[in-house]
Amino acid sequence: MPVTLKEIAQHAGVSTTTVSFALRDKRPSERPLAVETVLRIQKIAHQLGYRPNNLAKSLLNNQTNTIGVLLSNLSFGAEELLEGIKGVIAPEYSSLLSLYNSEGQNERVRMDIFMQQRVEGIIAAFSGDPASIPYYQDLTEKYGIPIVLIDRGIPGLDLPVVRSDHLASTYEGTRTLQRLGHKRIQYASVSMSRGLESTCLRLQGYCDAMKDAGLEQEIRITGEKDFKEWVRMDNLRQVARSILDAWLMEKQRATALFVDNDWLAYEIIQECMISGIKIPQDLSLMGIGDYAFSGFTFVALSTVSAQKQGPMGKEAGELLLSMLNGQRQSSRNVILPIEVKLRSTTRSIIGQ
Amino acid sequence: MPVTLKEIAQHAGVSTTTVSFALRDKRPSERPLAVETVLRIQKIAHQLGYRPNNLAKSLLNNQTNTIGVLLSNLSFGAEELLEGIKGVIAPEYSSLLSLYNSEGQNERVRMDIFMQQRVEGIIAAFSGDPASIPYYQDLTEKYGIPIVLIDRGIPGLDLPVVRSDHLASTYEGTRTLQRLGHKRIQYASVSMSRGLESTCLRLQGYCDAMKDAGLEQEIRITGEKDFKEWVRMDNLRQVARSILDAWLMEKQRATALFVDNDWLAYEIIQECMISGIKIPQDLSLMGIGDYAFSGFTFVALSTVSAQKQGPMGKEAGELLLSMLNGQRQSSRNVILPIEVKLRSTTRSIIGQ
DNA sequence: GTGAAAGCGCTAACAG
DNA sequence: CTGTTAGCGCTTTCAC
Repeated sequence: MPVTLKEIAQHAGVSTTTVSFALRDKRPSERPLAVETVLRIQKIAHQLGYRPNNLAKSLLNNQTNTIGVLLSNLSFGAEELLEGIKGVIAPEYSSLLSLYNSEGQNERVRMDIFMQQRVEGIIAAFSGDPASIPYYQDLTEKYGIPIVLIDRGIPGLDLPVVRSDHLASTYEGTRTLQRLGHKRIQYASVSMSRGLESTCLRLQGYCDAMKDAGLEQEIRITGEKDFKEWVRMDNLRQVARSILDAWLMEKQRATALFVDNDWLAYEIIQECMISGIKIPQDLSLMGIGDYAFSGFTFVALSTVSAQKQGPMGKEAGELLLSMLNGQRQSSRNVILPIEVKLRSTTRSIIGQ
Repeated sequence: MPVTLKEIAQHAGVSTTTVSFALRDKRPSERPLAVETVLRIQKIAHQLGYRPNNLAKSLLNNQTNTIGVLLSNLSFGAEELLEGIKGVIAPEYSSLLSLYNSEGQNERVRMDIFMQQRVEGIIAAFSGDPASIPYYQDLTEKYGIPIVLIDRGIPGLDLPVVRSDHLASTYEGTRTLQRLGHKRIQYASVSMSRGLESTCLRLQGYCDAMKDAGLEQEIRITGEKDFKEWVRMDNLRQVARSILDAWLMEKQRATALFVDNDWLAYEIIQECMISGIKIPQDLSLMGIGDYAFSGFTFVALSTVSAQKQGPMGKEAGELLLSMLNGQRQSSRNVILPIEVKLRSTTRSIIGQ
């Protein structure tokens, strides 16, 4: 049974009020306390192993000092993201992480739990499930709880978003490939079914770049399954296989392949090895994300570094904090810059 | 301002008690309610957008239905671990994740927060910092809160541990290499400074296997820095470099290298490419962990699959649950089996 | 300097 | 079938 203020009060022969003030040290209404009393109380509290009960505190002043972080999974630099968030919200707030495992249904359940736990704000990565939209809307409109979105916006809702510059990522990536002399550049993406904003923007960036260069677009979108599906590795492998099979069948093959994310690129590399396709001799490959593995010498994937999760978390945390403090600048979005990283899976074909 | 039972009661013209029971449906002391009333109350509650305040509930019956999960980082299959845990504790309990970023100091802060949040049990990965030990001890002895340890025990404390069979992992790994004809097998490990149980067991397994075969042990332990340090990639790279440099200097080089974990193995592969060392022709390499990348064709790392995080989480969750339900089988440890996976970084040298 | 008392939102006796 | 009341652990007026 945990130690309470009352018990300490009894031991010390004072009232709970005194204990309460003594233990918090700071005195809101400048409550004067005898130093001697304070010391004695603190000593007793320590001996008894007192831990303040946050529940009671929260119930009283109706603030939990907790924010909810809702992610679909832990795959892509979630740790950096959380660190970024924690860095700016601590020590005033602490964060509560919840995952919905890429399933829209869980997304709603999780948010419900957040509400019950009385989080004061939410940083969330929208699943893309249209059915979840009303829930986000309720949260913000009905309950007035501040929400900051990570990586992608929600169609129809004017919520602040912190994301990397998806449009620029594919635009710049494509331009870079063009500068290397590539004219036939194929863009391959997974799962558009839910119309994720990020996916759309990326596609758009590619299209823009090709249009601007007067080149023909070659787009291959695979995996109409939901997110849950494509994130599974064996499935991703299948996607890679089908992309490659289609490429092999073409009479006039693309010289460069630009894929949605680095994981898919890894699978492509893998399948290429199996099929005897040489990268970058036969095919230049570029990914998006610059995940931990891409930098290894034996991978050396050319990619667009797009998801600096640390800074993203920091920005999101700051935005949320400002909203919690009343500055309802609800539609101030933050777009983080991207960077094209040329490594060894792309080559120049100028003059060939 | 959130909707309370009282408000609903006023709207419905009944008492809060009635509302409370009506909204929960189940009636502990078989409280009979007019169906009509119940329906009306539920409707009003829904219209008003009522969310139960878990804080109040928890404060009342002194149970939060929350368990704390304390990890050092999110690197190695944390998602599977959490899923495993959630799978068995839900829906009765929900989990609160906290990270201490490999710093013992944070470990204690995190645990303190857990206490304040009144978690009912804790699943933790001990950092190895000796200074944290008394805190674990307090938690379990003074506060009587059930703790299940992940992956490694705490010296001197009799807490239940769920971990993979570290001893067998290196023993079997080494035996396998021996069966491939290797006589000179070097074992390289990082950071023994804190004397992590897992690290010790692994070393032991290797030593046992070499002794049993009558072979000479070759051990290289690098990175006397704390855990925080070696987990950083550039540092791991340095470790790999130093291991390789030392290997190159030997007059009689080991034919096989067995390293502590797959990430280090990746770095070794990388450094070997840079140095022109051919794997497995010049050197057979085996890791531990079977992380996501190890299975890729272009990596194809031979390794000991040792950390099935999913099952580990499941076991830990079940153990904790049984402890929460009063069965204080405090020292019932769970050891999960390992499996040697031979891929392409090892080769047989029998008859050479 | 210190204490008594009210109340945060909710549940569970105990009465009607 | 429903209401009154007390109280979970804590903070905060207000009074002494």
